[in-house]
Amino acid sequence: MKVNELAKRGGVTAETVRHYTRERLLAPQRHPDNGYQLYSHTDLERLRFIQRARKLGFSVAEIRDILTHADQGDSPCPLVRDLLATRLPQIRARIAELEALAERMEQAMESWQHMPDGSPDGHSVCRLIESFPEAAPTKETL
Amino acid sequence: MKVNELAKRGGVTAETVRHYTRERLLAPQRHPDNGYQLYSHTDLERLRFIQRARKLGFSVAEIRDILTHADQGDSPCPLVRDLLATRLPQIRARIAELEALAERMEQAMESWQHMPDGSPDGHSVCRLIESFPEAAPTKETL
DNA sequence: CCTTGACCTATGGGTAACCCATAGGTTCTA
DNA sequence: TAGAACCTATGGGTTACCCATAGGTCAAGG
Repeated sequence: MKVNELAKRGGVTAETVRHYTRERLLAPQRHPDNGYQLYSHTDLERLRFIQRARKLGFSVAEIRDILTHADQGDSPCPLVRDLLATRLPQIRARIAELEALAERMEQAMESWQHMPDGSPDGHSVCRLIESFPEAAPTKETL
Repeated sequence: MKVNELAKRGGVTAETVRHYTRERLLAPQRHPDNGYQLYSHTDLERLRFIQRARKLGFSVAEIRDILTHADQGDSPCPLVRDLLATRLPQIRARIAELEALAERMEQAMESWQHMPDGSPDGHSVCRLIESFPEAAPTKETL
């Protein structure tokens, strides 16, 4: 089948299929006459596997590693367990960061309820924002 | 002052200062002889303003808009209120997404406790991942 | 005076997972 | 047989920086 058919069956866009192909997660054959990418039923299974793995938070690069292991006959399962155990605390940390951000935003909106819109002068751009504490040296990746 | 001095005083790297300069959030003068970027005390105040705004979740592009308004004498405050009110629900949605992800990951790790590591065959890559439900057509940006 | 080291510049590439535009070849259908 | 619908590869955009490179500038010490 061609790109669009695989994409529809897998529930993704053709661009996504091309992306996975470029990243060597899928290895279609070439139609000898016109150079079209030809995907097999196995590719569809792989695509569905990729979808499941993505939904569990694996990156495309990680999934490539998993598939490579499997293609070589090695069990990717220990790798899979490791990756997930490593990623989960990172996700938790990210959630905590975003919750702290949301709290700062809510505090800001609340305290701004009773502040007027000022005009900028030489030393003030926006008193709303300037009313907030200086950034501490804590690293905060948005 | 030169890049590194401004960076140290603002608590960021020189690369970050250069980045803000390229993005026109800062507009240093040029030393006529050697072409070095020369930052003023006002630039330091702007840098500190940028830090505060970043910590409230504003993007660099949004901060540029805010600064541009202020530079033209217009009050950026209504814009600031708007941007924050728009961004907050997006952050909340992102948190909910990540919490759902974390829950899926935890469920996976738990149910995998009692599953052996299998070897891949022609139709299975990793039963751990395949034991999980097919991706529903819900859009999930990691 | 000259070297050495610390600093500055601009350019371009990398990050993650795609999306989109372009230009040009192919296949299907009326 | 023409036009629609599909395919290809290439390159640029997204976000907020970080890093490597090559080369110019400057202050201090031998």
